[in-house]
Amino acid sequence: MNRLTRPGARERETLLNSAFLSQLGVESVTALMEMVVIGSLPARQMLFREGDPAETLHCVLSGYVRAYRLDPDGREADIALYRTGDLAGVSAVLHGHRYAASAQVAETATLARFDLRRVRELASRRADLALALATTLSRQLENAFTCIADDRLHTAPQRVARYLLAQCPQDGAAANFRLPFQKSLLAGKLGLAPEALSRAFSSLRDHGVSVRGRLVQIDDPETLRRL
Amino acid sequence: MNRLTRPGARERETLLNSAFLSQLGVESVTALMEMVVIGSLPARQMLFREGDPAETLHCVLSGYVRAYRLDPDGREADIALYRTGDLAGVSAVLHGHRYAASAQVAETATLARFDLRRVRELASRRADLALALATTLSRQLENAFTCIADDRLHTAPQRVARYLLAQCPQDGAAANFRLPFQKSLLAGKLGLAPEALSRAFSSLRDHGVSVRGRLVQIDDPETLRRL
DNA sequence: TTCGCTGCTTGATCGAAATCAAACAGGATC
DNA sequence: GATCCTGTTTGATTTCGATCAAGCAGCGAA
Repeated sequence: MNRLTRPGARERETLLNSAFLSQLGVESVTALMEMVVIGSLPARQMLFREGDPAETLHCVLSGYVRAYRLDPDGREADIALYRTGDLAGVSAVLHGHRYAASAQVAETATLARFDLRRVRELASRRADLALALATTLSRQLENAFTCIADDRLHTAPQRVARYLLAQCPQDGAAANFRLPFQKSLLAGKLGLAPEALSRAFSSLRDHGVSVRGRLVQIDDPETLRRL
Repeated sequence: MNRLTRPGARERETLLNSAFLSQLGVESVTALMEMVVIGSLPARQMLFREGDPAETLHCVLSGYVRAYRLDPDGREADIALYRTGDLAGVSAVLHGHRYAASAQVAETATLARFDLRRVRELASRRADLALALATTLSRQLENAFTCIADDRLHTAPQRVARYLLAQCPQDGAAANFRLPFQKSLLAGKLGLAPEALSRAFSSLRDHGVSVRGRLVQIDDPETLRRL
């Protein structure tokens, strides 16, 4: 929990533009901005652990946060990946009052923190805040649906292809871009072992995808879309 | 959409006891009860399809509703199973305004229907309603998390064992009970082909689980818990 | 009873991805 | 430069579960 500060201009900006805050009325925004605390955390830092009493709501301002569950043997399964503007720990705001998964900084991150007790209390009085929470939860639930369906319906190369297509700026034309984070993190997000991701990339070479380091080039998105 | 009626005494009762409505203040409850319509639907009836404009919020009063996604070849992946008291289609209430999955009656069901436009409008004014929606979404999100983690961390027999344990009334002692629905539905919920579920059951025989028809007997839950 | 339907089980085969193990590449540091 | 460390790739093997294909059990209808 390195040096906690009040938000600077840059942090205010990102925060106010986030899907969560941008949906709120002025009073709710000011109430939240009064209580917010900013922190910058190194990779691997834990935000919270599954089962902990939920006391803080986190909003990612930069970097990435990874949510995962553990099995008794210590193996990890990634459940969600939060990026700029996303809320981590929101599933515990209203129900159970304990975190449903563990969360760890995946790539050096700046986070905004809100006291959950006060957020809950505010939301019980202000419909706009409660609605914004519900909207965020909707979005996350839809992501989770997509994740479950992808896991069950698509093979590793298919899932990777779909991910790449989602990153392509415009549909149709050839594209090249940088992966926004480590391949091992992407593997986790897609529910794959790193080796499987690597193999998926090489099998996609035959379909016009070249990868060097984090640089990805896609010759023909349309080919990819068809498997 | 068979014979739509106003709620009878029994339906009112279930509805008022549901996690969703029981959390609301009197005004919100009466507002919702004024607009509710009850319908009884046979198995396989579709409630809505992925991508349809979301116009109705469904609350299950009896029976089961299955939410699933399709892939281009028509294969289905079950994403959620709603039982008495659960809301189907809630992920689309606030975000996207289109259903995120298709939903089908899995076992003859009684459903309460609310007009989504009016629910949205109500929720934007009444914090208790918005909060109740958010709470429901939290619960569903947590279920989805569990589903993803289960899929990724556990084998078929393990998933089945965990499901059975969750059905056991008290922990510790031997138990026997009836599966609440068809095995093929359970297979879908657990992300398995029906054959795989069948095989999982027979592999669990060696660990004190006997299954005949829908009747399940568990000799020693503790054995099951350890794999 | 017999038929036919549906849901479940069993068997055989195949393919996808985890796992284990080792080699390799790129950066940082000295 | 050499060295270390971490992340990635490649190879060999194995396990798990999907799929295809029969057989089977239960049940309602004729």
